[in-house]
Amino acid sequence: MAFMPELPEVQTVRQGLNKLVKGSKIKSVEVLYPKMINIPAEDFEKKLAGKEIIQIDRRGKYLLFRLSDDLTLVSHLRMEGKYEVQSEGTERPKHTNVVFHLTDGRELRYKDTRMFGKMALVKNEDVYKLSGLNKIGPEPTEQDLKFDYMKEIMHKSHRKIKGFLLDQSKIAGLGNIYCDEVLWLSKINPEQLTNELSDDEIRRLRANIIKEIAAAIKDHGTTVHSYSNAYGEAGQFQNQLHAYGRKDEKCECCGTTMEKIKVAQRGTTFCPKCQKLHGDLSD
DNA sequence: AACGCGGCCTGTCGGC
DNA sequence: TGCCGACAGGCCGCGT
Repeated sequence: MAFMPELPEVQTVRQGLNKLVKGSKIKSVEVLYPKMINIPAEDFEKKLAGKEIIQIDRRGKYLLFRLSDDLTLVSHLRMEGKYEVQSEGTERPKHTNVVFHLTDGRELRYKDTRMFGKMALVKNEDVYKLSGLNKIGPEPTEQDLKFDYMKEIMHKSHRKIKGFLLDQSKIAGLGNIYCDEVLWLSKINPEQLTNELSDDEIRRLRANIIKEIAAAIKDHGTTVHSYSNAYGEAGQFQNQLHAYGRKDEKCECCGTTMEKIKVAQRGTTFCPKCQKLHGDLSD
């Protein structure tokens, strides 16, 4: 399975980066793929030289490298973006897009097979003006994702629930994998219209989102120690997926063959028996 | 204004 | 065998 970073994976990468490069100083930067940067490559390289990496934060699926002089490097891994730290001079993998040379002789590399990832260097005060972050929804946690909020925005949305859950402006951090998982856990059909969900279904969905994301973060967290210098690899959580990637397999709940359809332009796996549309009374 | 959809990317895989 | 289209998918930007 390919590495597809959703919130738990990004959190794991963040933890790894904090262990490896928090407090390090950037000597120089090489941009090998200028398209992924929000400003001209030479400005990017010039502004980053000499900066200290104070810490790495996360918001939704975005990594926020907090730097000295009130700068933040915002990094989105998209599909397959990975970070690794190696000694300077060691062989670089194919598709290395950006190299941060550190003053201690190591280098932090960003590599991305799909070339989809994005980086933006901005002042701290401008982070939440960036496209995407300017309208990002609450984190999927007990404290931030309130039932009343969910009920209110879901009541106003007429799209299919799968599309709603993928929308980062409604709830931050869910991607295709965890959407299929929480819908299966909640026994909700991915094509059910969002405003048609009952209070009980909203309650179940909320509880499963919070529980699932927390469990995935915990699982990835436990594998962190097995990595010495690369934090882009997936953890163990793929072993706990019930819906995603299980097309044509038996539903773990009822034994029915799982089906794959397209919803909101995304591959969507679900159980046609456990996850019926409202009003579908067939077996 | 909310929402759908094409485009961005490259590696992999199935079909002929 | 080799080619080639379909597919994978997060998010931006545009059109309705």
